[in-house]
Amino acid sequence: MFKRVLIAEDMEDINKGVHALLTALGVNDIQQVQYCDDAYLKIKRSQLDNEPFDLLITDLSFKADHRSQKYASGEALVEKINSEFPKLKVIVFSVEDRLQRVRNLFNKHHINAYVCKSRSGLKNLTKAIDEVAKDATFLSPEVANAFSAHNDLEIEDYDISLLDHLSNGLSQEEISVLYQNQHISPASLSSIEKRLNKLRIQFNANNAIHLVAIFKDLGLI
Amino acid sequence: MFKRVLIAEDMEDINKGVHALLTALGVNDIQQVQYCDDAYLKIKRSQLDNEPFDLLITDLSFKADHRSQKYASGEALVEKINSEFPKLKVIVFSVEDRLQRVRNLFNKHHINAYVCKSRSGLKNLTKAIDEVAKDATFLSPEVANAFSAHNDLEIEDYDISLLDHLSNGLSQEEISVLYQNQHISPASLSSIEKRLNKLRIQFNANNAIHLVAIFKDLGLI
DNA sequence: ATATCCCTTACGGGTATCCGTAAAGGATAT
DNA sequence: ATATCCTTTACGGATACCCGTAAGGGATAT
Repeated sequence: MFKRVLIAEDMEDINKGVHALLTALGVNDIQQVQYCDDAYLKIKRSQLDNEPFDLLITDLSFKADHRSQKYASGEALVEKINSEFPKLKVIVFSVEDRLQRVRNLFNKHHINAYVCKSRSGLKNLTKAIDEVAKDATFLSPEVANAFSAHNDLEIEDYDISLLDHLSNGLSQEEISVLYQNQHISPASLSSIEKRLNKLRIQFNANNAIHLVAIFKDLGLI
Repeated sequence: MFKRVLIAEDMEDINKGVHALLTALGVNDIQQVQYCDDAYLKIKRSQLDNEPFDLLITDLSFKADHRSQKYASGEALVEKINSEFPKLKVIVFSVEDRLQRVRNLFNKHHINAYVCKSRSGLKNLTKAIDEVAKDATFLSPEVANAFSAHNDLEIEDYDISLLDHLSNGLSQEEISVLYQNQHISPASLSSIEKRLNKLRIQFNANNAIHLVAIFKDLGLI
């Protein structure tokens, strides 16, 4: 089982709940922070002191307040941790249940477990800690199908950027010239129209507005 | 101070935090539920037993699970409570910080306080309980300007419905015939165009897609 | 080299949208 | 009744979007 665990979570009461859970699991060195930057500093410090943490449990969303932060979100923190301290195990504990986000966290930032905050959040967190301690990964049941196969039709970063520009008010023509300037291919108006047509079919959207709304609901943009 | 308090909140750990807070404030009869329907039933029951609750603290979002619920959200619960038990004080305790939502809760459902879950959520909840006990209202600092004056340009329900239909993939023409059938005025294509134009100017949107995206971000649809 | 395949681009016609102007209808005031 | 104001509707032109077809350009295989 883990010995030194760090909790990054900006809601004090949840902080307490996770703390109580870890105590019950027999972890005696538990530290807590309410800001991502503090999390990074504590981890850095522990490495220098040769007493590294062996588990980080972090939320994704940290409300901004007066303190300006270098790492504004749990995602940014996780990315940094993964590149600088790849051996540190990471469990993300968040209300977020959008599959694309979860996929990204595993694929890009190599987290070890993802637990949804919900009715049985603490129960799942317990399981996650067990699995991660055994070098396995864990996925909350709410997002279990994030990696199921029936999601063949891949959505590329290009599609995301396209929809993002649309949602920011650019016309398809404007996006075309933008892509030409940025040397992003395909850039022609015709190709952009084709790609949007493919996505409309894929997502059962009637038109571009509908498509943007669907992407927003899915949390893709 | 309050004697009988009901907490409706689907995350168990937050439930505990609020419970601990109320205990510290000297409330000795505290009950908790994790589903909106249970909240309604308990309140109904307490009325019949002539031992009514005098405060409800509820979340807004309850994740759906296997149990099908009559009241799916805290909003629906609050609406019902307000119409059936207008004397019961209500404090909403949620992460939601969209001003329009908060306004609606006060104006339409006459809640007594709104507290944002955040770092200092429990501190603000304490204040809210104090104020509500004194028959005053309370608004979390995060959403304090929900009722500030500089928001003159009113957004009507008509505008919301218009953007909602657009985001669901209807064309302006289709919305026009829909409104004619539903006897909603104005219904003509020209009027719909005019209204959208007004909103585009008001929200600095380049086109309808942009407008829908903005409305989604603002949580208006 | 030729063929084949896939992706990108070009173009044209139909429809939807954006935007201005003007007419029609309702309510109120004089 | 007439005038005035505001809202709703109608219409036309410019632009953007939707959709099909076809042409160009690489990459690979035969």
